[in-house]
Amino acid sequence: MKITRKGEYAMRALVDLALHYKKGMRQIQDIVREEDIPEKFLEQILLALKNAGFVESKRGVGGGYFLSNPPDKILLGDVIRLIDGPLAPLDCVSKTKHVKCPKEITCGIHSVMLDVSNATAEILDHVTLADVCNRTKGMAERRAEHQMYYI
Amino acid sequence: MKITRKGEYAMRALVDLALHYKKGMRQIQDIVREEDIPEKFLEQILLALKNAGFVESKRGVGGGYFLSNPPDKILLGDVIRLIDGPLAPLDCVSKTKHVKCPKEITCGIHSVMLDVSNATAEILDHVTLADVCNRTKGMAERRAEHQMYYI
DNA sequence: GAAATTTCCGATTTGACATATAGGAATACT
DNA sequence: AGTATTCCTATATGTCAAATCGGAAATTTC
Repeated sequence: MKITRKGEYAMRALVDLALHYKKGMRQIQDIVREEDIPEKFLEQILLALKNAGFVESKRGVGGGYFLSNPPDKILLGDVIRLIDGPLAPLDCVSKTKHVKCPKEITCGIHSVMLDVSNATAEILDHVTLADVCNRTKGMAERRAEHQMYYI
Repeated sequence: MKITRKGEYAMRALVDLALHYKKGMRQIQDIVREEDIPEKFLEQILLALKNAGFVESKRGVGGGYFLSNPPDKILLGDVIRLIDGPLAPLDCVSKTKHVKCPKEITCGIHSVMLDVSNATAEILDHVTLADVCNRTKGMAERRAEHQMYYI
């Protein structure tokens, strides 16, 4: 699995929406300003996220986007699968994308990559948007502490 | 990390060489026949593997390739890093490839991807070519048993 | 020492895909 | 009616994976 810009933008946008959960609409422009993402590109991404049910939207004046579900119900693994495809490092290992691999039957490499794939999924399917927000917060706080010591 | 064809071919070729370790030279043609890899492409790959010290070679009649070290001393992680680059799913997480990421300081996503990167490395830096060979063998045997039961 | 074999090496090609950008249609509010 | 905002499709662009080509260099064999 390689996470593309698109996938990274999708996660950043969703984290942004998570930080503003239940605080009203969030417009593309707001996210663009905050996250420094090309506007038209983000538009496409949010559309995909909407069609997949991660976010909802409202058009017109005062419109915008918001999360369909609470941040602690949205798994990073699902977001990445939607935008960047299977988590497996090799296509022939993926459960969703069925590509036959040569000599799969006796392929030890395949077996190792399955382990990697499972380890990755184990992490990404247990980390929610809320977790990401907390991590970010925690990192910022630790950083603030460090600064205090040096004053 | 996405493993490309090139990386897959490299691993398959090395496993092939591992299976013939200490049994003399192995020519490109032999590997091509066994593993079904485009010949000229494999040529490039073996050259890279040679320059990196994984294999040695000899030219001319009766020449060919062979592993520089025993199969149980070659880690899959090192092979993949050489051919396909850093194991991290995001470049800004990689330790080798230094790309600055926006707002890295407070980036929870970064932190999660670091976990993924470490989990991947933990696996691939402990699996050797010998392990892969054994896995392949084990899978083939289990398959043989199954067939026996059904006779 | 000529011929055959095999690796070595750089250049080029091809196609797919990531990364956007453009332009307007549809909808909702004031 | 007019403005703001999302929706949607098409197109451009650049990069890189994947492979091919043509010949140079080394080694063995006869």
